[in-house]
Amino acid sequence: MTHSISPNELMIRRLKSIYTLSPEEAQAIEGLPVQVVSLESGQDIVRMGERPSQCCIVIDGFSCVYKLTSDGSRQIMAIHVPGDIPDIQSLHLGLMDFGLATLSPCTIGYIPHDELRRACEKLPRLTVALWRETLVDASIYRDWLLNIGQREAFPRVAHLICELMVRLKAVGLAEDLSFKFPITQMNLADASGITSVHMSRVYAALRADGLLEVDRAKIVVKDWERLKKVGDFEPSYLHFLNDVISSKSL
Amino acid sequence: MTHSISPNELMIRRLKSIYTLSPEEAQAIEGLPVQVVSLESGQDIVRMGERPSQCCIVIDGFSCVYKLTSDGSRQIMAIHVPGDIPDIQSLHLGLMDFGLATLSPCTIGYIPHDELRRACEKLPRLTVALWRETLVDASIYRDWLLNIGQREAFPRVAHLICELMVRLKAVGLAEDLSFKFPITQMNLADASGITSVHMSRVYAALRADGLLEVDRAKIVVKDWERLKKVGDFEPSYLHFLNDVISSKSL
DNA sequence: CGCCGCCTTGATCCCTATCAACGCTCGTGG
DNA sequence: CCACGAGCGTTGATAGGGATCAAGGCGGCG
Repeated sequence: MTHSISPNELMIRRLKSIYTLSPEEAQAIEGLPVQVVSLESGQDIVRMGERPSQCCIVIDGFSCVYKLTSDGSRQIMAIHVPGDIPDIQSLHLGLMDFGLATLSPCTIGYIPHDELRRACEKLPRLTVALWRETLVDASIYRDWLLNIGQREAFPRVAHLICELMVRLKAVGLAEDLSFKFPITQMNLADASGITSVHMSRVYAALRADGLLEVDRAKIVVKDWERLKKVGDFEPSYLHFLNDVISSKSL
Repeated sequence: MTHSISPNELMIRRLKSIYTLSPEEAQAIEGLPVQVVSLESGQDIVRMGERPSQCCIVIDGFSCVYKLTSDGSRQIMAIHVPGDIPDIQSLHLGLMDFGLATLSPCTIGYIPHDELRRACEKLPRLTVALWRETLVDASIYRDWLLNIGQREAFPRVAHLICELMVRLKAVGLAEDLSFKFPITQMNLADASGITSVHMSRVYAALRADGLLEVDRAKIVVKDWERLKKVGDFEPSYLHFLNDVISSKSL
């Protein structure tokens, strides 16, 4: 279903959800060349330490930002949904200080840095749009820090699912209170800072509490209000413009 | 000692450590009006939910970014050293999604948003410098996520102290292997995602291991190489330009 | 059909939180 | 000048959340 619109259109929608774009700016994005690639689950998109010459945009599927400790444990620090542009930062911080990987089969678009720079020079407000996008990313990192640093596993996972729900709703990938989510519990565990064994138990508890239904590929939220409450979730940190959320009845 | 240079000069130095500024750009910063204020320890600089019309720069002392859960526990998600500009993001994300507070007596400078915007419009590379600054902040958030999500308390605290050491060295506020650090263990605990009781124990262990000496106002690193190793510390995520660190013999 | 990855469940252990008490330092006031 | 209290750091005892170890179930795929 996401395939039905072009990567450029997807990028425009994404930026519009957090910034008001003028028609010319949208047109400039429309004109960007995007190279589209399909990747399987569990593959690296960009590796830590690289110096990419292009940015990527998630067209379909779920990807993530991650880092490893020297003893090999992995922390996932962001999960991307279609429309996200995970490594705009590489435009200005050449060195990748994190890895980018797929969590499910993905379609990824690549946009050359110099094309983006050219567009930004011509239309300075585009710079601000992209900057703002990176600022929202940072805001999400902050929220994850609070989540992982201060909440126990149960509310922590609830919070994560709330965030995914809202962000997917914003790009039209959640119907009612459910969304496709073909991601292993091991990956979710790495995103939550717990082990996969414990992730399984937390999931079981969320199910037993009547908050969620989960099958291998989909999450159904059974009680959104209560999930928000136990997850201590308050979406202002996502910095969506005015009506992106409220109009979707969350 | 930091008082001997102007806030503007401090800001220029800071930006130069991560970006090459031209003389005109430096001059533009030199011309920015800065209102200087003194604050005591433990005070809010900007509160979550506000919409500030100015950015601030830390001139002296230590401040932090923090958020609270609904049950009142606090996560500190960044510690600022003199020269840092903690809320550039408010230029483009009007709403503060975090609080900014002092961890020690501080001198803070305020720069009006519109002055900054005007300077950026005149000299577009300033925009990039400031953007880059926010990208480095985000990189530090990522590293803290790894630290808090995946490392135990002992290496976690070691890592935090390594980071402070390097960043203070970069602004000339660490001599040899020691630096002034008049911050309570409770604050450090909130930054590490542990309790203050456990912080005290971790500190004791670091001392017993011969890694640190700590008195009420100062940290002395006794074995830098081993501290780095224990803390699994690798400073590339700070994105300092080439020689800022190496030339300081760390 | 059989292997492999993923999820589940149980048992045990350990790191860290919690509860509690005490000492120290410093600022305040009698 | 000393008493006193408040905030901070330290230390001990106990409790609990989550890690670890281990085994079994299940479904997908070669």
